[in-house]
Amino acid sequence: MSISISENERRAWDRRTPYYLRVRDHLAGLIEAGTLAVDSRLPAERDLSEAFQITRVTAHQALIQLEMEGLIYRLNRRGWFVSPPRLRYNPSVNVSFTRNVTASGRMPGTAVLGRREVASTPWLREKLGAGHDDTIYLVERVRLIDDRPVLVEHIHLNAKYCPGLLTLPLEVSLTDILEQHFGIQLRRASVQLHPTALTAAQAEALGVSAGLPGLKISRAASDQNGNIIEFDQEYWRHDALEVHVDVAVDALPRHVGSGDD
Amino acid sequence: MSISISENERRAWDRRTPYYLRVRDHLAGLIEAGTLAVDSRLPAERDLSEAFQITRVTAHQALIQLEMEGLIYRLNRRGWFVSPPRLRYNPSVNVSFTRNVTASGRMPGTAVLGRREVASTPWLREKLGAGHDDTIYLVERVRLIDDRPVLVEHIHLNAKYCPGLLTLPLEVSLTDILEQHFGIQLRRASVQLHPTALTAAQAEALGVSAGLPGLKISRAASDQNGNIIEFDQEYWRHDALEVHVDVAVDALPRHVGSGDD
DNA sequence: GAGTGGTCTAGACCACTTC
DNA sequence: AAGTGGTCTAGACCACTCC
Repeated sequence: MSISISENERRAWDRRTPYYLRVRDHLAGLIEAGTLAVDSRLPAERDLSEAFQITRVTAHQALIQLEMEGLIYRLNRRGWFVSPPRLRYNPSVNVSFTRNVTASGRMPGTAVLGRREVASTPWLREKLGAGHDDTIYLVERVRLIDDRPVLVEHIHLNAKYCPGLLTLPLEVSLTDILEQHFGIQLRRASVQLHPTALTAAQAEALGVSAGLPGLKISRAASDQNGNIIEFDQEYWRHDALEVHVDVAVDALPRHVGSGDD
Repeated sequence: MSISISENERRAWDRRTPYYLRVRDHLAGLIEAGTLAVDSRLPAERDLSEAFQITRVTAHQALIQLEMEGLIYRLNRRGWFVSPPRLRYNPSVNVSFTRNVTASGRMPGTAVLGRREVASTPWLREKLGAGHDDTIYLVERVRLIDDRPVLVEHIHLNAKYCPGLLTLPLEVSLTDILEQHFGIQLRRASVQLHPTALTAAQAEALGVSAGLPGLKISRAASDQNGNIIEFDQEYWRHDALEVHVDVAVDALPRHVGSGDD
């Protein structure tokens, strides 16, 4: 793999620009120009360090930077690759991951990691609005786009509303299962999200190394009767999605002149 | 600063646990236990490397890890500090940053970086639903919580609906200004967000180093007449907020048995 | 077996902050 | 002047993947 640095780039680099940012800029340029296609491999760290006359540590730092920006991803000890575009995700429309991915012209996948009954905790009972004696199901799955794992999810369900669910095939639509077997239609959801770092367990499920940036999305969904059916915790690759949501701004009483925005 | 590693910790560490994760675990424990209070400084990198018998590079890597998890933040060449809790932010309720921060028992702040008319671009006209001849205002501000910058925002407004806005004091509530001076009530918003890395300019405005993780939030807000008034782009510190939103799930026609969720 | 990234050492100089 | 993080060098060994 040959790497060439253009004169334009050399001129753009301030003498005080850290080397790792120069490498970053060079690679970002190749990616934006399409010279490096989606999912194609970047030059090896040792090649980059030779081309830029820097050490591998510095080349590695440049790649970390690009990873944080969501431009590239890595496959453990196989190399660095150009990230595909983000999936648009609207929690009030895209109840179905699979349908959303398909509509984007890409290939969805699901792997079930586990299914079992779990002991309820005060925290879990509060999230599900469940009683002390309610049975709680837990379904753990990984979702993929074009064979690349993008999120791991832990779905807690109140067994009261879907008895026997764990015996059904869970590689398919949970929403469909709830509707067809139990007459449940999800109507409202309370969604929370924040940036985080992936733990070792989550990273392993996604086939990446621990500590990478991620986005945690929690969602409590209730049905047409106002019962909370499921509480879902999703850990997304930070570079895999773009959240869209339309909201009505509540017309709250305002203290005129309270001096803020 | 003395650093001591407990026997429990030593036992918990697998022989193959990387050193930088051991340091991470140790510090995370101190933070969660409250031994290290919010906004207090961590031991210097050189002290950590001595205490753990590792090099500074490895100690630095542990701190980077904690930063990505949102547990700590850094002040340029001054040290590493324990992060305060995240601000809860609900785009359909918290139209006011200041009011939201105040309600959380913390102190909000605003600094105006710039205010000017800007040339419209096709992209901007589309976002604002504006015509070729519409004048566009740009307001750039930094918002602070307890004197710590947490976001930088670029607000584009269609001057047609708020002529002369730039001559008003902009350190206060834009929402209030729109309502009191122009009779505008924001009623709907279209919100997009995704994890990103902060650019050099954004990082400088937030007083942090470039390339740190961040969350980009874009919002187009329209008034009681359905006119798009403003298009806002916010770049948040990734550790500063937690987004909450309640959504109604659209009852879309479903293809029964289409095999997804 | 060759190639790749994962991790680490033992230093170094620099820019900036604090005193 | 002393202390801090920011960046970098020139190596090294390891675990894993690919062929």
